Amino acid sequence: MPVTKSTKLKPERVGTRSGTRLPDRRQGVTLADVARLAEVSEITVSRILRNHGPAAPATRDRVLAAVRETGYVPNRLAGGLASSGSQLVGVIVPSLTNIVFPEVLGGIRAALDGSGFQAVIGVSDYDLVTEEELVASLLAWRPEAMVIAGFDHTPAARAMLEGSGVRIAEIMEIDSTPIDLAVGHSHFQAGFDTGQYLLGRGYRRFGYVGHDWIADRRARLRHDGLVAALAQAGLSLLASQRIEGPSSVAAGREQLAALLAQGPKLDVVVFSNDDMATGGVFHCMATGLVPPQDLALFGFNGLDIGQALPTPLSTMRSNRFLTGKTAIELLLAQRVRPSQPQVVDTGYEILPGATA
Amino acid sequence: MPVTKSTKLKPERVGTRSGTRLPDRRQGVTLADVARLAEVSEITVSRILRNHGPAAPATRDRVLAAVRETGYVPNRLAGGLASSGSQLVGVIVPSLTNIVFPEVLGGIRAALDGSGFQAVIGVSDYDLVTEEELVASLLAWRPEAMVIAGFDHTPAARAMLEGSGVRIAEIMEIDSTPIDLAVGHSHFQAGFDTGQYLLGRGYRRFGYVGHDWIADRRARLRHDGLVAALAQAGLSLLASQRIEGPSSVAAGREQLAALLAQGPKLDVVVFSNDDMATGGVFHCMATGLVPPQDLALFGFNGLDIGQALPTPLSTMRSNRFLTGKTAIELLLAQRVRPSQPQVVDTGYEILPGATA
DNA sequence: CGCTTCTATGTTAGCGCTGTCATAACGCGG
DNA sequence: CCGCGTTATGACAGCGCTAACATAGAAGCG
Repeated sequence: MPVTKSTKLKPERVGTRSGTRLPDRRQGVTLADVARLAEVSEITVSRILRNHGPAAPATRDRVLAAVRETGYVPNRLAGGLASSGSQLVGVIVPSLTNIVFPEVLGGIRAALDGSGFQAVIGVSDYDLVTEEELVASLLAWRPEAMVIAGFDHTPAARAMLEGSGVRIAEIMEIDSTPIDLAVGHSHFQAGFDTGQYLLGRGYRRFGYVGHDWIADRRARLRHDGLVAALAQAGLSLLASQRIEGPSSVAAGREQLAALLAQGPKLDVVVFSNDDMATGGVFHCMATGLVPPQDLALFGFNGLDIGQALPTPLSTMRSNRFLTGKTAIELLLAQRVRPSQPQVVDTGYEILPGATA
Repeated sequence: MPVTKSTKLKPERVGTRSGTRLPDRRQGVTLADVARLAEVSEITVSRILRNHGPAAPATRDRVLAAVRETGYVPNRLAGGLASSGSQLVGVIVPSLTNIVFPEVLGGIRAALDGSGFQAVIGVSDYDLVTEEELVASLLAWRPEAMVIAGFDHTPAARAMLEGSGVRIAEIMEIDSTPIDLAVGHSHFQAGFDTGQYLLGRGYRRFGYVGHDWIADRRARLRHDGLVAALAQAGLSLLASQRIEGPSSVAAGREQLAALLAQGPKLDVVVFSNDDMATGGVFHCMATGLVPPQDLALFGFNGLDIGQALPTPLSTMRSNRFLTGKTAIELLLAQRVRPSQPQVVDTGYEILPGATA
């Protein structure tokens, strides 16, 4: 009878029921297979592959040859489980089609490069419930750190993040107190500075074109900052126009047309971001308005597209790449949460451009 | 004595060496903790959480309450290892800053939505060696399927992909034979069709503005298709200009200027994509050229920005979202590789626009 | 030459979960 | 009231890997 005894490791592989799991197991090569071929123990193979602990050159060569011969690919599920360290960083952003988020991811990747860590990206679509699901789902991979855009989370999501014990960076804004670490800049202040800058340039008759405030809370903060700067000078917005959907060049174009149709004579229009402002520039081009003489335009973000326009867009450049990079660097440098939440300002700068 | 029985499972936890691993283990709640609190076995909790197998309503409630109370988050590393199924799909794209890739990812996410699967994204930066590393790294997570942009891989990467046994979709192009599945459209044909379309509109004096062919092989295929169409009509490109770097609006603007400075009188310029073509439109605006009368411009991709221009860009629209979505749907519908590689054409269409 | 100190490798015991095979309890028809 | 099919639950044995603790041999040293 082939019902031997099922002892030690896995003699049944062939014994009990002629390869019980072989048919469906496409997995194939494991550490044990490599070890057998190289005639060493599994742990030796493991150590050599991770450059961990000493190893005789001869053994190392034998093992590496066996790895190559078998086409062994380590199983990180097993590795992570055994070492309780997944080498994973969870990242949650609201969108990938708004170019600022891929840019942040670029910074994250740059900082992760060579660290052995891998980013797992979740996209929330500006939806807090989706975000909560993503938090749960990413936490289930036992990441070593987590990066999430913004401060707005459902109570459940916040509880999970806090309770997870992993380091958390909330990025893109610093206008609230973070759970652990915030990296970004103040959108309120950016809006305020925009107002002051434009007032300094002599503009007095302000209009505003924006997009969805519920989803994009940061756009709203910039608006509020702008309004505050105007109020301080005894002024207010003469006209304002906002769509419910996401920002886009087409929306900016339409909304500026709608804003101008409202009537009040304006000398400057501030847009919620560069996409919208670029649309505004297009509207001016199509209708023969020449910025900044006929109408000044101001954006936010410092996107390439705005700078490549025939008349470069006047805007504020934020440091998306730096934000992502800094967040990861700080997270990995200190693996336990500090007692006090930390805030890092990656700043912004005015790009004068030629539209305001 | 509170040392009741706690036996069976892991009595040494407290016995042998007073919590050997407890201090450093921030992990916290495990299935066992939930099971203990709900007074059932671990497997029962596991089954209930996965809706797998029968469960008495009372037990289910007790378990769910315990989960809530403890804040339990399942460990997918352990789950994946035990069930040899990670519920992961690996995705490798060359870039995130070129908007077409986030759009593909959007399709992938849409198809994955509700399936319980999660995408792990790698970005190769148009570098095949980086891509190879990503293949190894993603395969180590034992994904159930893999999506990768393009057909160009190092031999090692190809071997890993083939040997892994998982289903592979090579997306964005269909001009070569895939390992398993290809989803996208023919870039050569798109270029050819562009040529035919423009010839049909009466253009005869063609110029070309492009970007990095080594990294972006698909742009080159479109160029080759265009040249083939011209050759068939006894024509050829009168002038051509190309940068080594990635495409951008600014680059398109500069390169069109350089192209026109070359001398030959042109009546149409074909660009490697819409970013470049938008830059071309900007150059015309800045220099007073009015498309299409003074110079016709043609792009590729059908991006929003091109359509929002004062004169909408004439271009070809490809279906990035559909490509991503289709790839995942086909991959998940059939979990074993078909004997024959399969090719799915997601097509493209001409957007007449107003610049050609 | 006995003893410490490396260096190279192995043994053992899980990591936290799930597949598989029991087992218990409950109808229910004959 | 026996046997049988359900339904609900549990025991057990790993998944593939690695931390922690041996162990064995080779130096190093007074």
